[in-house]
Amino acid sequence: MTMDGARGSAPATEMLAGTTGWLLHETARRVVAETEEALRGEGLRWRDYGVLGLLQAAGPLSQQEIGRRLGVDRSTMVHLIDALEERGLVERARDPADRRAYAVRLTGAGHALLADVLRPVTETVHDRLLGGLAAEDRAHLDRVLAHLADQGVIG
Amino acid sequence: MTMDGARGSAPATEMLAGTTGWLLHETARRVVAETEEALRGEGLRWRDYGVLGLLQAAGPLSQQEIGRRLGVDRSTMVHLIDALEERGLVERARDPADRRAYAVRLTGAGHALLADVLRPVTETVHDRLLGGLAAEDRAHLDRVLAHLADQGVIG
DNA sequence: TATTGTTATACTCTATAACTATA
DNA sequence: TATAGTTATAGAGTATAACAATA
Repeated sequence: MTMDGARGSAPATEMLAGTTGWLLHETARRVVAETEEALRGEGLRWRDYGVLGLLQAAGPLSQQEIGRRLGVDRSTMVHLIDALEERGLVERARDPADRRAYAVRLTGAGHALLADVLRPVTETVHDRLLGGLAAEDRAHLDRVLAHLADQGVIG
Repeated sequence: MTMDGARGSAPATEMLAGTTGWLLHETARRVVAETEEALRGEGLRWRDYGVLGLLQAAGPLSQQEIGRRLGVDRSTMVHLIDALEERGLVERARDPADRRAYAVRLTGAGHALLADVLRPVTETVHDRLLGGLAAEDRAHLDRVLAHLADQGVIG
């Protein structure tokens, strides 16, 4: 499984730039950049997409819990949710079980935006960047990443 | 209109949070965070590691070329290279072919830091986060990511 | 006493634009 | 005229710390 065609003398697997983490990060950076470019007209950033996608996947969550899963401080979450609420994409309801916390949830408009805009845009970008993979390679990539998520690598 | 049954019952692969880009980004974010945590004592960030690893992989490059490959503006590169040069990890030499540009290259100390610190730390973090994968799955992941890099998905 | 959300503030990061020296 | 590097500056993004309401 030696990689050849390397620049310079060392094989690519020997180089830091060939490590899994490096490749993961650079690939993800490209996906994020192109997704944000495609969403620029909507005035949405990757982080907004993250909040909406998380709420769709997990159901209503407190601001702090959203921040914990996305790696964002609770003080930063305030502005993020403010903006999404002003646009009518999410709403704050007090959590009856703990009245200090909100249960932030998607509105109908939030669900519609995900289905009608974010998902198509995401698919287009994915196809452009990952279209060069064989179908079974792409499926395997998804399976491996999902497995890592199930294992808690994504928290 | 939108008939979303996403709440609660949809399989994970149907949800935005299950898309390839999302999983790539969250996985990479975790790897970056843990690598930076492990390198905190060295006073190095992921970006520094990126510059050093790139120079190791590609040989001497101009500041602008480093920035282009890492997605960083040339004005930002100045401070980044300044800091690495002050630490003796890289050095600026004028490119004889174009005396406007530098040929930034690793010093001996830079090579040593990569070999003695950055690579072991990277391997430890990778093993902790990706150790739950079957060996063939991890190899396949590397192969798929490297293929994307070869295709120019990573610029 | 601890925790959620909030606010004010300060800090970090980054890009933009103007300048220099080379091309 | 165009480009690599530099500099100053402004803007975005973020976290830290203190405060209010609730646990």
